[in-house]
Amino acid sequence: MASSRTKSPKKRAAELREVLDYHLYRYHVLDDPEIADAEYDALYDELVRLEEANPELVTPDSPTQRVGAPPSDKFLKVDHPSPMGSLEKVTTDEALEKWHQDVCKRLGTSDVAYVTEPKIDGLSINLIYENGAFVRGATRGDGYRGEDVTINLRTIKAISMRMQLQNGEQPPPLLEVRGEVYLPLSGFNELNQRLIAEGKKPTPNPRNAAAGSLRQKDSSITAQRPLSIWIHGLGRKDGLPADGHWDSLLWLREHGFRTNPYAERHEDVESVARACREWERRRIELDYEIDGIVIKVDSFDQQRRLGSLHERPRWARAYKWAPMTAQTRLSKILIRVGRTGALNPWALLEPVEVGGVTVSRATLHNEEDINRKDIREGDIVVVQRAGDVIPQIVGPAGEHQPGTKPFKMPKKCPLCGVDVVKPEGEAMHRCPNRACPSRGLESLINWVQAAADIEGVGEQSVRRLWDLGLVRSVPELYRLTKEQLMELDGYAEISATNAIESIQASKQVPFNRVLFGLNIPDVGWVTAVNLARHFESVDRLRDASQEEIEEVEGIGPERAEAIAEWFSDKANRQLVEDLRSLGLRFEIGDELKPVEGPLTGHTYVITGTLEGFTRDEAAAELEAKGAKVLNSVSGKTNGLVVGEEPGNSKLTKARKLEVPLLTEQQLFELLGR
DNA sequence: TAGCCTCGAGTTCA
DNA sequence: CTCGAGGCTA
Repeated sequence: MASSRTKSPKKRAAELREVLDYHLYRYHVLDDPEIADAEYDALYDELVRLEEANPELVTPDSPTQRVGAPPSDKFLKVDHPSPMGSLEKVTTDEALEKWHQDVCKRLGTSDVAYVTEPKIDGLSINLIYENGAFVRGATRGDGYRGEDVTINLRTIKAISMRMQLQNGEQPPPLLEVRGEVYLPLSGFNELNQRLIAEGKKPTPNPRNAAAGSLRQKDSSITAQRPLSIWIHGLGRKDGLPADGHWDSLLWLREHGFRTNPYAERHEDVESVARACREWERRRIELDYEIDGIVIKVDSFDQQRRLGSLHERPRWARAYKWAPMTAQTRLSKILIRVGRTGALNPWALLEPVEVGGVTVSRATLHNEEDINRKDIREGDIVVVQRAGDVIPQIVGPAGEHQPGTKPFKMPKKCPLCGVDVVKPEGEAMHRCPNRACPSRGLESLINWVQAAADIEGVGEQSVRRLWDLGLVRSVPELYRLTKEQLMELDGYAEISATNAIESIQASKQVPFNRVLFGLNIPDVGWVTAVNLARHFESVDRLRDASQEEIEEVEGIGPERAEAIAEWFSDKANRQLVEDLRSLGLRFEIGDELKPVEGPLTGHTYVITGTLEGFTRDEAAAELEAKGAKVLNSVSGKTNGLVVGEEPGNSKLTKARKLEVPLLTEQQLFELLGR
């Protein structure tokens, strides 16, 4: 290297290309860089300068050519050297077993090994390497002819421009490798955020986004999209030092091709079935969408003997499960008024399978969000359940249906008819009517399932009690009799007795939970605890001035004003008195005394499922030692306790902020057990 | 005054 | 879990 100045520019350029290619391979294919980004940049800049000074040295496979080329008119159609088959699919374990039986019968042996790997929901691509250099890449097309998208493929850093060759190894004259180009979910989300910010329509799913990116006429646009690729096989297999698919994957990886790390070899079909089930559960862990598992007979010899039918190999199957995104009709946008008076639009959908569950409704947040995504009543929309369990509506699938109109929030509250308000600068519409039936009902539901957490009385029961006029407020709930409850379907002697008992028992819930259940604006779990500790009784809180309330931790002028205002309302004061005379607790008890312990001043976050105890129990034990347990990771977090199937966002944030990760074992030690 | 931290609120399905 | 917004701090 030190002698670079003495070398001819031509030799140095070739050397730089090779070194840069190698480091791109380390970074993008092996995910194991050898040099720092800055070092890479320095080498890259050197090559750029060299090529600028000597334009004749620029080769099409140079790393500098990955930034995209000027727009071209059209993609040429090209023939694939060998046809790209398609996969027969199976959707059940029974069909998988049946296929296995067929394979065994045809081969005359039950000694068959399989290779599985995630089936990426992307675009099938054929890459041609001549004498070790990438020369052309094309889409699958009809399997025989596809579109030449070489210039766009060059922008994808995970595609090697030249093979990695061992010392003295001769590259094959022609090599055809197959892969799936995809857009990572993180890149997809970023792209959509950008499109929305630019006032454009977001793309409905990562696959469409990847297809659109790859078919850009202007490859410099493609270069800005973080496309990647998984290589999963070869066109022709002759002349390679591998006699099975598994070995060929290892060979490919060694030679510079990015193969999927989750490929697995199985000795029997039961193990294959297990892998399919496991990945259906685990697929949300991946940063790309998969819609199944590809299963291949490992041995090339067995593959050859099995052959194909209509370009569909008998030696491979796609095990497909229900997709994570689906399209369905949005029949109606309905409004639910929350316990604070906020109007929440939600979508009534024609039921559709998404990721294994049937979805029939989804929240739409607010008017602005609906119109930004351009969602309309009557449209066919894309529904997804990515990463998280809760379904979201991504946007319309293609064009709007005829006769649909942009969504408008109603001018009047759908429940009480009072004019809706939307404060300047806020996202939510609100019903200002304190007596609006929705608020009473929703806060009653909140009392039953969150504040007092009453067993045996759920949301449905509360709604029916409300409709019958039996319970219209929390005090009325405590006056409910067994006989009244039995008027409801679903309550017989025993269940009614139990329900009444747990209602009465809930009078003992601590002061902070009562405060939370009162529905004071801006008072949630944490603020309720802080208020309870600071004032110790409802009387002192009620009589406190705004300034006095501001002294409480986490409360500033806005919240203090809202709280003081709530207590100045006559009806609210009456509610407190009613509940007090019913026997609810309005004074602090021992359980709220702040704990001093070895962990005082430390904060922890828990993610995933723990084995030894539930998350609540773990949190309680930590708090008993003086620690705080929060719900989101920040720079101040002392540790993230990681259980089984942890939440991805917490984990990545913790890694980024270098927050220590704790195993359950380490948590045990922390608790001194 | 910006940016981090934390809290509140609403949410789906089996 | 995610978003929005208030509170706090450098």
